[in-house]
Amino acid sequence: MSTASNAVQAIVQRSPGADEFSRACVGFFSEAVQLFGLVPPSVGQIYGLLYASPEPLSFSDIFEQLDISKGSASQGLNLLRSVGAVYTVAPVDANGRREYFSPELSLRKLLRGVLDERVSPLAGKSAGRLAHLRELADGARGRERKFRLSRAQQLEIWRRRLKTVVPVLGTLLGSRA
Amino acid sequence: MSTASNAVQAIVQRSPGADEFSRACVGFFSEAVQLFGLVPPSVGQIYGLLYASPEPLSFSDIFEQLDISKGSASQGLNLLRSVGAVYTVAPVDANGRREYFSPELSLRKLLRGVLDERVSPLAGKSAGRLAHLRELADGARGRERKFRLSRAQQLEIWRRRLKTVVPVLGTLLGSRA
DNA sequence: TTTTATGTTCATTTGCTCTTGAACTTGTTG
DNA sequence: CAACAAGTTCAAGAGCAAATGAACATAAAA
Repeated sequence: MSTASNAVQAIVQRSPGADEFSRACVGFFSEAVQLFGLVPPSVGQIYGLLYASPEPLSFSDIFEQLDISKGSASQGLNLLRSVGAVYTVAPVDANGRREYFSPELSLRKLLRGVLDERVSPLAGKSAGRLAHLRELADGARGRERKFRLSRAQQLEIWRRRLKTVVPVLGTLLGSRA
Repeated sequence: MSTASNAVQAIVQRSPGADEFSRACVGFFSEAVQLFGLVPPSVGQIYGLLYASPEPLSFSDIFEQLDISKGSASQGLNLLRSVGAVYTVAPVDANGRREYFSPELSLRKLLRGVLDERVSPLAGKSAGRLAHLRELADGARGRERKFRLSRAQQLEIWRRRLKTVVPVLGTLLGSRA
């Protein structure tokens, strides 16, 4: 069984250094995601493995080649899918109920997914906190009140600027550059 | 002793809710830095406390009011200074060798500091890794070589775009917006 | 110089996130 | 249907970064 796995191993065998290349990609993306800290390293590894493969890979390809647990692979793939960083090909295969996975290659889509699913929710929360801060500031009197309101207002300005910039980012990184 | 501490406590006493306001700022910045994951939460707390204070605070003000260890306070302040997020006022006071700290309020400077000190170094490292990837790609032959080179090249394009965008960020978030 | 106040360093501990692995669900084959 | 294969869930453990605190520096006061 395990046709996909066999197919991949065949490729690995007929193209020398394929595993080094894969390993390099896996390491690269593993570290890359760690820098941002929004997702666990194993998620980066999975994406890296898919990125290095000319063909889509199956679930078992992934956890076998990366030597991680099925649990990690499952969770990691779900996360990647939820963010649109990975899509599935051939929903159901001839044998078993296997799906095959490919990496999203559009930087714009990758960023969009991460921003929408991970960053935006937090942005909403921060809006609430800033409102609370403003209330607290408003509770004071005199010089102190003035000072606190100015600080609270500045934070809101920062937030607005960041909010404005995020969509621009998407455009800048999109296609042309 | 501890004039600064007394001064601050006096302020706290004569302006009701000052500690709530401070706590809110401390919490806000603590979480904010956690989102990016580049610096420990205690660093955010310190910045938050300074941000909430109308007057500069001393070293002992900081670790006492935040109820963190001297070690954390020392390391956190050094980090903040190295990034330009905090500056010192009145290098040496009348009593002891106390320094007082104030927060940098310019968003542009804050971002510049973090980008220069924390992000740029990593960018250099990634350039090296991508070069290595390209070599590995070059080692293959035929279709496989072509595939790998295309992937390696795309990563370099991404990197270049990101590198281009970072300075733009500084401008967009700087003063006007 | 001795003592006291202020700040730093770093080995240890704490706390938290990621990973694991085994039990469970769901679907497939004989 | 039974037996198996594929994938998910989640409690428990491992690994790691952050915080601690005590020993160590350094400078002012006595």
